[in-house]
Amino acid sequence: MTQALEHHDALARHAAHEVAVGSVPHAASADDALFPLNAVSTVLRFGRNQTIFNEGDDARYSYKIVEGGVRVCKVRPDGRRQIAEFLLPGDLFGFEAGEEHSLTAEALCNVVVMRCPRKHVERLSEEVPNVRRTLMMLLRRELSAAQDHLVMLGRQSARERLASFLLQLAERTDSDNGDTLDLPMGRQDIADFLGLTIETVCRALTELKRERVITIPNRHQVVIRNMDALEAVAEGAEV
Amino acid sequence: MTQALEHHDALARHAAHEVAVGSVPHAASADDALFPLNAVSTVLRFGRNQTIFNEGDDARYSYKIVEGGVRVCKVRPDGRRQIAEFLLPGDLFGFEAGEEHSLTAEALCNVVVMRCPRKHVERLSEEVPNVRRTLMMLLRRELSAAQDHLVMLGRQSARERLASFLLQLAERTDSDNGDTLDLPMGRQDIADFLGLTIETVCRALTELKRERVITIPNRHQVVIRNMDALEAVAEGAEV
DNA sequence: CGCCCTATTGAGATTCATCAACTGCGGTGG
DNA sequence: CCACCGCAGTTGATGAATCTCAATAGGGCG
Repeated sequence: MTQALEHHDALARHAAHEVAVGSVPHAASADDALFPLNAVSTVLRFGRNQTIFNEGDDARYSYKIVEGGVRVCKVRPDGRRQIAEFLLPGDLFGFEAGEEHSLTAEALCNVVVMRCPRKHVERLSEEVPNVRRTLMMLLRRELSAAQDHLVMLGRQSARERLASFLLQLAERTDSDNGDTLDLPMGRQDIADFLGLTIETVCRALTELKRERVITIPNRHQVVIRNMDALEAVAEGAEV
Repeated sequence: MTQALEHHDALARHAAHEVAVGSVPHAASADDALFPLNAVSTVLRFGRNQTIFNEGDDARYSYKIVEGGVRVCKVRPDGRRQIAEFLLPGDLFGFEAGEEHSLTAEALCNVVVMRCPRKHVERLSEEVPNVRRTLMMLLRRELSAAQDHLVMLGRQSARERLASFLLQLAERTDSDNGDTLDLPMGRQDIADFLGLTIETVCRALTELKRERVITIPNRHQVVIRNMDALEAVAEGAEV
């Protein structure tokens, strides 16, 4: 099965389960405090490239990813796109909004999310100090991630950005797979995250492969063969 | 009065005054709710390039700028620097931190700040719903600004970045001066904010000057002569 | 079985960085 | 008061990194 299909099948298979037990795999620590929201949440599915919400939309809901992946991005009038973040199972999004969403959210592949009305979030936040703290923490993490992203875009080379990206992904991923990373996103998505062109992403990947730092079993997986080398590349080691 | 001399001297001269009256010129709307903090704040002065706090420091205080300017940035082990934000009079910073500051804050020029212990911020935040909302809003704004910055670094050319930067400054500045912008930061700071080199910043400035979009009376001021053209450049108009 | 979409590879153009020289202002000392 | 000094900024020449345009390859689905 193909990626799209595989991804989705995995989804389909696990989704019911996850939802049933009401827990999430790479549980964010945020989950515990926000658990009561599950009771007022709806499970929704989106297909590849489907829009979950647009920049400027009323922020009526917040979301948690159960299975699959989502990109949140800005698109300029002329079509140039910058992805701010990739969201994976367990991640929350749409909690940080004010009146309107400041970003567009789209499905990277088939996705299962839990959607919860923001008024519930807000009420819970008013009533339960611990929820407040959790939401604050969530926001702080987003901000901190954005700051790291700024350094990447402003001051790292293409090679370094790609290495950093893979390492980031590795940190967020279950260690179950050894050092195999699943990439729910396409090359163009990676390019739009890293502020590069798709060709440059390909070339950087090929280069790392040639140097035996990674292998690429298929277009939706990357295996890290030499973690130290990859870290060295991310930190700017010459050649 | 003039500017560079102006900048520092103006600072020195005005600082006492501002502090004395205990009010801030371009008051952020956030100020009202947080006003009680002024009572527990200390006035501090920092000289050009002095560090206010470092990334990783315990976040014991939050700050408000009274006069001058501050940069908050990340510095990589090899010295590459990315400025996340410039802070101007009225701006708050150090409110967004968790246990530690995630960024380094340094004075752009002589600066006067009010410093307030975070435990007071936190207590007030627990007790007064309006303060909570204000702090949330502050965080959301920072996040949104960071997201816009990401688009700039990832998807705009040098020219476009510089134009966007000037427009950003123009929006934040009192309209008192007409279209004259004060730049408390040096060229290298601008470069580190835009993810460029100092030379590229200079060249882009010179180019805009040659095209009569701006004038540069001195190194700490820029006058916008043709706002429409500047906006067009920022949006990516061809040459 | 073949088409379509995505990814990869190649060649050339462009932008930006680097290295280097020079300028000008503001401060300092004679 | 003038001359010099030093830093910050500007300009120029060159090269490297990345983008653009174009052709090719591969895999999954109809």
